[in-house]
Amino acid sequence: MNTTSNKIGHVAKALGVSVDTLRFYEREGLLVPSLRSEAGYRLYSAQDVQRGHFIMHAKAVGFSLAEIAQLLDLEVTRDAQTCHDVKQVVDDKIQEIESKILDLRKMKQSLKGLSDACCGGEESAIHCTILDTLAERGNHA
Amino acid sequence: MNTTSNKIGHVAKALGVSVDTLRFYEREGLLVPSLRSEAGYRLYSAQDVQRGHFIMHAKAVGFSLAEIAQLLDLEVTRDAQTCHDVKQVVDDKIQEIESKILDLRKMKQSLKGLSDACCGGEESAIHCTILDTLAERGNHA
DNA sequence: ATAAACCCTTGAGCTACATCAAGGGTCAAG
DNA sequence: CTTGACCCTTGATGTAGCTCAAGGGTTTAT
Repeated sequence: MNTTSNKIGHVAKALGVSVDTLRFYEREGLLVPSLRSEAGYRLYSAQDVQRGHFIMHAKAVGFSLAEIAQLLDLEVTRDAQTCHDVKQVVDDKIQEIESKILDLRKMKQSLKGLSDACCGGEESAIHCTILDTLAERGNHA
Repeated sequence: MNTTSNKIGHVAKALGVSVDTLRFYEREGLLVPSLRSEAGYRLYSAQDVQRGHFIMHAKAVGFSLAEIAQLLDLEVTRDAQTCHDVKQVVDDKIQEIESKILDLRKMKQSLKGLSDACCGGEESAIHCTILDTLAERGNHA
């Protein structure tokens, strides 16, 4: 048993996903364990697990698996592109992220305005300020 | 032709989605035009369009249609819940949003580190710093 | 040495979110 | 008064991202 290798169940737990999901990611070429045991068990290296963490992070912030693959593939396809191309991909992602952050901030402000105006008490919501505000503003963002 | 009403094609363009999508949202109860013309055409009021914008915004930042419906439904189910309940839903969403923003910021920092280290030139990416950095760090976030 | 807890593969099924196709009305311009 | 751009409905299909079931090996603890 290689001390630097982890079986699928262990990795799944570490990443907070199911083993099915990991096998699915392998089929998709997103996270292919770098080793197999004699018996054919998937063995994930520490690097594989790192890659897994990257994937989970990217997923959590709304990147599709295809987009994540695009980022991860940069490494593989290195000599097929120029530095400029590579930097472009990364910079585009940064732009995307920034615009997502802006959207979230707007959204948060909007919700915060609602929350702050509400008493939060135990009475029926018939006169709830949040609901009144939503109605009045036509549910806008 | 009511000056305050818009037909589906117009609204679709304004929201940046297809008419099919709008009809789908109607089936899902997410955005039901408040009027129909004699001929059965959907007529969206300014308020409907506002609601549409809210939906698009929420979608853009990663809320599912079900979650969006939950927010929008607050208005409808008012007397079924207390102020506290209502405020809770909103505050939960705010929490979610904040954690998404944090994730995005981490992601952005990580990518920015990569981008800043790259020359961005026209040479082959074989020696690209971004790729080197990715490899070295095991593609982490 | 056997049962529980793992692991494997193949392939079907599921949810969310659309998207398209068929067949057919409506309306404004020329 | 017809042509082209709209609109309608019903219902099938598609894509992403899993999830499960069947049938069967492997490892480990007792």
